[in-house]
Amino acid sequence: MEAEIPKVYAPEAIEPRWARAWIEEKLYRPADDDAPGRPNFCLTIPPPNITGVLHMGHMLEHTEIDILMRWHRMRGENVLWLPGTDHAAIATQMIVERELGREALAKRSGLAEQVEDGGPQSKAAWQREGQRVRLAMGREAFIERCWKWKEENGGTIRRQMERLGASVDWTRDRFTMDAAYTRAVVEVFVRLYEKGLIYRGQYIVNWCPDCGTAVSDLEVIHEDRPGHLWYIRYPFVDGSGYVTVATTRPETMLGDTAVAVNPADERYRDAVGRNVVVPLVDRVVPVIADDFVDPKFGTGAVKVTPAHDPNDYAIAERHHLPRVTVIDEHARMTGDAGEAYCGLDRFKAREKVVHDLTQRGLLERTESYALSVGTCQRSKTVVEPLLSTQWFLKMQPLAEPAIRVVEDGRVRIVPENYKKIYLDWMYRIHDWCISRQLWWGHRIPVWTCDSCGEIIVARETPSGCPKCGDVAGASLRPETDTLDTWFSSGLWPFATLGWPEETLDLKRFYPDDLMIMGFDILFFWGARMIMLGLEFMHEVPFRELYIHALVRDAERQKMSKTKGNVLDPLEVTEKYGTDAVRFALAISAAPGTDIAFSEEKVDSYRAFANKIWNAGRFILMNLRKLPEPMKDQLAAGLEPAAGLGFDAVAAPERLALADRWIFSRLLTVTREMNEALANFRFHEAAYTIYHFFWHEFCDWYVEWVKPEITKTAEEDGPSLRSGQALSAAPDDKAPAAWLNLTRVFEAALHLLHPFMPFITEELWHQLPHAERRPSISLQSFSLVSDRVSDPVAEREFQTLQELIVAARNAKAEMGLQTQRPSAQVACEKPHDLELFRIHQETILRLAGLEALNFTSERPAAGTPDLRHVSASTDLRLFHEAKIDHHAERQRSERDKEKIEKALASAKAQLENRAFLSRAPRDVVRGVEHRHAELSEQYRKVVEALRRLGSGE
RNA sequence: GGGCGGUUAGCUCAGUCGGUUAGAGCGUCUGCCUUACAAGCAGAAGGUCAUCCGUUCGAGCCGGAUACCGCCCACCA
Repeated sequence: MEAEIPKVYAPEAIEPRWARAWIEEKLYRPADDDAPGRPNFCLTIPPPNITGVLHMGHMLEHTEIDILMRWHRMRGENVLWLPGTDHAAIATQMIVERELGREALAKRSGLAEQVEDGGPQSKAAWQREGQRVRLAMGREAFIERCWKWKEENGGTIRRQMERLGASVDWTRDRFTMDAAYTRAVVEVFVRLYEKGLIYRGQYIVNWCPDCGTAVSDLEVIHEDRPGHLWYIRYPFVDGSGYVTVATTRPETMLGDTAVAVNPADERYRDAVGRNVVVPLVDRVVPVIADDFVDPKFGTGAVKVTPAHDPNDYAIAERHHLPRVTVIDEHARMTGDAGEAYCGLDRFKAREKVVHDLTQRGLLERTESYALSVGTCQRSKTVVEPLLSTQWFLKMQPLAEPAIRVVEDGRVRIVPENYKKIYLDWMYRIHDWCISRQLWWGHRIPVWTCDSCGEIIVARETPSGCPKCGDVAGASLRPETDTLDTWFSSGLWPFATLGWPEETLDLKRFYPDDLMIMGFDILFFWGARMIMLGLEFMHEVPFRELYIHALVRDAERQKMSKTKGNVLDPLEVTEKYGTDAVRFALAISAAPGTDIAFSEEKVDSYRAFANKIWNAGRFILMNLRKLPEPMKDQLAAGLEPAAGLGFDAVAAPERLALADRWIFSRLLTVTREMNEALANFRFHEAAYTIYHFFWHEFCDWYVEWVKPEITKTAEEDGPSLRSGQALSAAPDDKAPAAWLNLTRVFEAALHLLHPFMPFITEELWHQLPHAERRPSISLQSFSLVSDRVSDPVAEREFQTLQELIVAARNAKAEMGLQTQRPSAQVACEKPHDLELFRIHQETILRLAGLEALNFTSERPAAGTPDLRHVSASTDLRLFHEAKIDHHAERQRSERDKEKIEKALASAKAQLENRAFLSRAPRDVVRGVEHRHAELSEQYRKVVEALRRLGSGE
């Protein structure tokens, strides 16, 4: 006797085992060669950062991808889901620096390894210290340290993905700093440079003083913060009054080289061309006229600080103004800011400037003002616009083809509203600052010759300067900057497949059929992949781009550490099982709508997993009792190769009604799921199978066939070979009820598998298969053929369901739930009446009735305890319990009201000539039918009320 | 300053082509430990589809306006 199957599903006992097995068997490595009629389907993972810990967003993304990958695989496609990680330049460098700083501080303070985490302040201190340590240890050692960190911590993501059951091909795991990948990055840089698309220049860039690097526009997050507008007087040199300017950043005035007004502004007509003195630094600067200035804002006069504001920089260009840098890369004031301010932090300097101006009587007034400040995405520090020499990529020429492919649908973006957002951004694209003053990352492949100043861009370290002939290469100074992380990830779809080599993988799997990402990286990554894919592969990087939703908490708040509302996927997974979490995410994932996620939700889908488990338990426990020959027959019946499958259903008369019904429903469900998944409607597909499995398969089908199943299992071998259960079997040997139940169950497991891979794999393996096959995930998604469609069976089964539900209902309403009353079915339709007769036993059992009698004559309206079942059918319960006239009357009153309302609206429609002439015929017929039915119901309820009223 | 989205049951959300009586999960209430499952089963209650106007024979759905909430983009000091 085998061990008892546990009553409660315990995912922790099953999931890790399968996760391991899938990897060990390299189950998700695609076939090495192409077969005719078997398309390849490829998706390259959005590479998580090595610093990342999997959060709910990843879990959603990976769940959605995995569902689709498994679905495609089960539809017979050769699927490659290529995994990998991103080196995450800034993030990794910051973490390693912080670690170094913490160690150093611990050592210095003599506390050995123990420096307490005192919150953000200590983190900032560690960071600063770490930067010092980094500079002291040097580039090589620091990078080595980063690699070490990656070796030790970079595996987190992989472990989490394994736990999730992500069906990736780990044999193709990639990292953006792999040697081969780095070659691709260098190749791309060199080619873009040679094409004239990469240039170096001095411009105002977003500078993060904490990260010590320039960042791109996209990495700056604008926030509205309360601030002030200070009105400052700039006296004319000749002492004849002053011009008042308004500014939100008074400290930058130390770098002013002009005051600008609008040329059309009458107020300043005379001022233009005269000179004013910049207070505190006593610099003499001109008043100039420029269209940029909005006369309606502030005083209509604006201070011009070319080195610290992009607009002012542009003005300075137009007017040939000098640029004075007063803030350095550490956000401290420079010597040019004047002795009094030199070395001060920019915010301290602001206070002092305001103070000093007040003392000199030059601060006219101060207003409250909400200003938008740019902060660094990574460090949250206020970004400083700084004049700096950086490398840029020209975007216009790359953007044009990338616009075209989205406009013409060669890249289909779903949901479609993101298409417009993408295009709007692309139309207004700016050049991209691709250089970073970081050490961890791809070093820009450029050398400068100190002898002649020549700039050499090359794939390999040059041996000498080609211009001045410095053969030894001694005077060649390598570029110290590295590339923006997103530059390298922009090559992801082709670099991971071996580009620039013409590999077989590249040929077979580029472009991706699908890409899935969050909206937050559409521009960072999605747009750049499209541009670079087109540039280097002359083909889009992916044909479809699905933008998934954001996972929020139960109150629809963004999950964030500071709010403390973060749900750790691993924790939730441990608690409820991976399948439950996956299903909870999938059934919540309606395209374009953020997901309100909570443990409660997961809990309810854990219940679903338990339900599946117990359905399996029921089947498997009974199955064990079957005699061996029958098990073999069953196994043969489940074997698709046996030529049975569901095509055996070709002779519907050999199936019971319930079988025909469930097969037909199964077909509909399969079709609906295919349709939903093809359109990323995960919630719909998940709900469809959920409802089918629980409320059709379990609640109706299993309950319906239960006696045959348990009876067959309990009886002995020979007697199994007789009776109805056997004769309907396709091969006249295996009991049909068993075969069909097992088949439907198996088919349902297949449909569930993309959503709940673990429990389905486990149960599927326990079914009696004749041949050993490695995994349900390599089986067909759909086992049903189109031939099982059976509208007649669906209609008949529904008729039976209606009667059973009506009987249960009546029992509950009459307080007879604990009893088994007898009942009479009155039905005008001979066909239905016959149906009821045939299934009498089942009706009695499922409705909880003692006996049934049948009549074709409808009872008089108003007969007590009469229940309306359908237009043609009524039901009467016979019972001893006293009728609660009051309750009955109340119920009837409620019914009457409802019917009256519906009747009135149907009547109004039918009296509306416009409706009759313009509405489609079947709609009109529907209303007519409904009207007739309602009238009949109305008559009955009125009669019932009359009787109840007088019967007391 | 532009652009986008949302408002449906106590809560969280579905609702594709405009068509009969607007659905689900959770929660609530009633009755059941019925030999797969109490993480279950059988029932019930609960809605002016934010508001107004329009289009239409017919509107939760289409158009317009309003209110509230949210998001994205943008170099207005």
